Amino acid sequence: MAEMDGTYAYDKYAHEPFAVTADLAVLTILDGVLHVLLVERGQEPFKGHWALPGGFVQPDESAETAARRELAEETGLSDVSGLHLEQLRTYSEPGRDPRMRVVTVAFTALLPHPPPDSLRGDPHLASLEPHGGSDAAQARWVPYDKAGPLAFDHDRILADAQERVGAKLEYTCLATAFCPPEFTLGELQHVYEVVWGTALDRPNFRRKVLATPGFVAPVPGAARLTGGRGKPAALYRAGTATALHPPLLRPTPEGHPA
Amino acid sequence: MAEMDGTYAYDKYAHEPFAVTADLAVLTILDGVLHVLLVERGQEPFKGHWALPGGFVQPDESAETAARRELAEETGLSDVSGLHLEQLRTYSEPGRDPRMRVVTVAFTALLPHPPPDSLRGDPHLASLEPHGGSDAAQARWVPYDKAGPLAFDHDRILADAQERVGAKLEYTCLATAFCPPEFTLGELQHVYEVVWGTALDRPNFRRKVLATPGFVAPVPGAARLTGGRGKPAALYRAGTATALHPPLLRPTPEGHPA
DNA sequence: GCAAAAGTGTTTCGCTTACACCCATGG
DNA sequence: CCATGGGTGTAAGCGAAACACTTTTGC
Repeated sequence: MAEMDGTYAYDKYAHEPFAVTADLAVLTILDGVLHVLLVERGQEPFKGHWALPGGFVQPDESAETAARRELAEETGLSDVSGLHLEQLRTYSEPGRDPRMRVVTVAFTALLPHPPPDSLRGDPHLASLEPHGGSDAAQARWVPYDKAGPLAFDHDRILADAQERVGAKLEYTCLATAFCPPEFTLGELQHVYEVVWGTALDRPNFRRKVLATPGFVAPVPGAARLTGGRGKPAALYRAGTATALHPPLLRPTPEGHPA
Repeated sequence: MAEMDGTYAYDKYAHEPFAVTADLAVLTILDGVLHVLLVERGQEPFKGHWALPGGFVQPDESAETAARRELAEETGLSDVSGLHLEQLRTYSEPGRDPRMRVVTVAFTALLPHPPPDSLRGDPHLASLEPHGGSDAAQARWVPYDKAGPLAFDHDRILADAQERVGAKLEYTCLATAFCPPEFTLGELQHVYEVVWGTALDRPNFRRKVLATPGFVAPVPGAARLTGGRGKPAALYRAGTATALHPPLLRPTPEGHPA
């Protein structure tokens, strides 16, 4: 493909066009288990298969904006502006989509326990309008372990998302994104245990969190009963800090050999 | 944009087309200073400005493949298959490129000291063939501190790359990618010091590296004089490990308050 | 009173840090 | 013999892991 004249760079149709989509791995914790938001595809290809929600990036928006818009549309959440949304990576292998060349910018989003009027149980599809690329028949929270196999290369995207979130818990304050505005330290610890799949020592976890300035801020006087029984737990809000120094390393499955 | 018939999804020209490029932040250490590979743009927009190397992703290749191809073309390196190339993130804001809608998948690459026949001094442009999007007038290694301001949003991409590499040194064995096949521990330590901008304690660095299985492997009997003077240093190769447990945390500028 | 969950204290151990010291080489 | 860089040793101290223990609630 040799150089042409000065108008070369302006010929928008010189190449096979690329479509760009923003797909989302939306994670939450439901009944103590990590869940992911999936949609059932309503048309070919992969009709009837489950997939990550997402859709085409429109000409006037960034991939981030598109992801946030898709998330708002497909979950019916009213305030999607404040939640944590992070770019995961971009998947660009030819042949990902049998229809045409699709480059997908994948994002992860972390939700606290979904509100009662959310997707839980019967899908909340009233606000799920069809739009370019979004051909979902229904949307549902699915336990992470039972999520495969998904359409396209979404299994890989989902696995990458889980790995990324697990790693981010170690050195960021991200875990509070899984929690409601006010939460107990037990709930926060539960986030770590669910995502990492390991049990943590409660006293040490407490100390670590409280010793990190800006991780959590106490809500004076407030308390909540968590399991029906037991001592009411003090409530905290997410702090202002974003990094976690020193990091909260997940226990190594194998101790490093001496 | 309402749903159309079944052929809707197959209409490749229904939307404004997106162009997808792969841009590279190629870092190396030259004369003890972090350098980045830049090209001078040969045409508008930003003609005469410096920019990160990169170019359009072709229809039959992934962004990763395109990045590797661009790197091989623009640096003249023969064996580009083995070096570390990592996806940084994707930049998709509208208006990034005044010509058309361009989505850029950015990568970072780490090179050991470039070979003498490389770009150092006079640019090695013999193998720099023009191709779609690559309109470089010349290519050059530029000290990281003197790299701005660049064309498009490349200042931001470069800053993101530096931040990512610095963070990755903490918990991966990535530093060896900056080193030649055989290197001394002093050279490896120098990588950390240059990227982080801090001095490290040599004995402690040694212990840390050698205590991490798979980080480096000794080359039996080999030694090299580094500065002309001093004891010849033992040589090592990069090990097989990729992660660094426990991490090698960079010293915090401010000690966390008691 | 008992179970369950929150919260506190304490001991031990390992790693990091900081620094002193020896080795090998060129000028 | 001195400057320079490589390499070893070691004592102090911080922080994390492990676990015993107290507190507060519902049943």
